[in-house]
Amino acid sequence: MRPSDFETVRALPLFCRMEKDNFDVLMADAELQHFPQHVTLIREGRLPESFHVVVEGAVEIFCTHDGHETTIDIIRPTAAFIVSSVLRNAVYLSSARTLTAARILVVPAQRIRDAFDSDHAFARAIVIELAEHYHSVVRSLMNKKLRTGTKRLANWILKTDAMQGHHRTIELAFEKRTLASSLGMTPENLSRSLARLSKHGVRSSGREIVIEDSFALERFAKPNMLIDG
Amino acid sequence: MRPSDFETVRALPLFCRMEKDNFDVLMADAELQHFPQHVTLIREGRLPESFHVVVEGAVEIFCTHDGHETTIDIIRPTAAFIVSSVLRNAVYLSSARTLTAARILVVPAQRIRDAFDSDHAFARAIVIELAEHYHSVVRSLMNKKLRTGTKRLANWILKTDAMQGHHRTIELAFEKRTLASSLGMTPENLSRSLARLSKHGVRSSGREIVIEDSFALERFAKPNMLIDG
DNA sequence: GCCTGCGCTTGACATCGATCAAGGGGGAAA
DNA sequence: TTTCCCCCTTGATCGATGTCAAGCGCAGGC
Repeated sequence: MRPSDFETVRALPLFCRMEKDNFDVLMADAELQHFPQHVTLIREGRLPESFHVVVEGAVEIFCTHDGHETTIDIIRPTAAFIVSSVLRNAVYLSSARTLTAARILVVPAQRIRDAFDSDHAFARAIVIELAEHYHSVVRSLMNKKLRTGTKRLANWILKTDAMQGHHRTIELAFEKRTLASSLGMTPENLSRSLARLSKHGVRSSGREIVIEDSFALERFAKPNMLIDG
Repeated sequence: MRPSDFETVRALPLFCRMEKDNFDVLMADAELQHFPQHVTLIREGRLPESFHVVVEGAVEIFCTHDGHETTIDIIRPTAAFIVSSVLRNAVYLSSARTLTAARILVVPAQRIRDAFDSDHAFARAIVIELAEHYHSVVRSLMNKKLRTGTKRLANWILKTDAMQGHHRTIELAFEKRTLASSLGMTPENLSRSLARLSKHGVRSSGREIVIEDSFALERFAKPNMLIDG
């Protein structure tokens, strides 16, 4: 790894509190790799060989069953995936692919388990990372079980706008079909849902979504802190 | 805590590899409590005060939104809940109540975080516990997003029968409405789904479900290791 | 500038699932 | 034993969602 990459990685929340010696051992065989869009990094059913951290770009966690595919999560900087399989040394439940060009830290799996055992600050960081992913999936499950597709979309718009600084304009970073899959609907129904939201203060064209009346949108969406974070 | 309870708890997978001194400190203010059926133990939105482990009985993790309620998970011995909120010291996303009479270990939350810091074997056990819960929720999400209600029920029957030793007879331990909520459907649709499964080798009456033709049931259910475990 | 491909949109239809309403049946209490 | 209550079942209906098919429109290549 190049010295500048080494410093970049060292500064990540996952690693910044580690002891220097432990960090050096952990990174001995690590690489900070560039990947183009739409590259599959992990295949479900395989045993983990590496631990991955998204440093730049976006990665989609997805799984397939009986001819269908669905998105479980979208990982953005800085977060690891799929921590739980690496720690348990159990097969991946899901696959992963880049949604955009991405820079990803790849560390041999055994080194991660060793570092968990030898470095307490790292163990704490890992458990926090895992707990956050757990919360994220529980929220997705609540969202899917308690809301219709259109309400999930409405809340996704509110949440994404808030994360991007309340500009009331969202530019989709990836294809709409991926958003549909992530929200648990078909691309056709995403289109129809977006059209329906025009009655609740949302206008959209192409990959741009504009919130024209955030009160109306909130009144319809009924956001819930426990689901939407 | 009574000496016999102390020994019971000490033998649990979560604690059995801890150092004795750390275990004694952890248990200083812990209690092994009996609860009747239908007692709420945790309310969503609150900050965790205690860490809970189900030693006997069953506990339902559920959440509510906009007048609806859904089951997120059902916890059986021996498993903890809801680990992630305790570790992060963040508000609970979901509530918990006993489904049956239950014996539950209750430990002050701060003691758990201290033990995580001071005892490495405990930290490992906690992270494995958390990783297993993560897998469980990911599986529920895949199940909900990729299957219809009737298929979820069919696979639940296969999985539950396998867990209980392939007797081809399942006795429901709790109300059908809870099963429905856990499978993400209404009680009405659970009834209709069960009726529909009579064409695929399942007979049921009251709380008893009998698999009469497991080949037919599997052919319909299309079980998937990655979803059903 | 035109053609082409692919993602998106729209419509029609079928299926899935929720809701409301009514009725049956088993267990608990008097 | 009888009554009552609550859960479960069943039917009718409506809304939500998936599927199939056709058409639109923008971007990239010629």
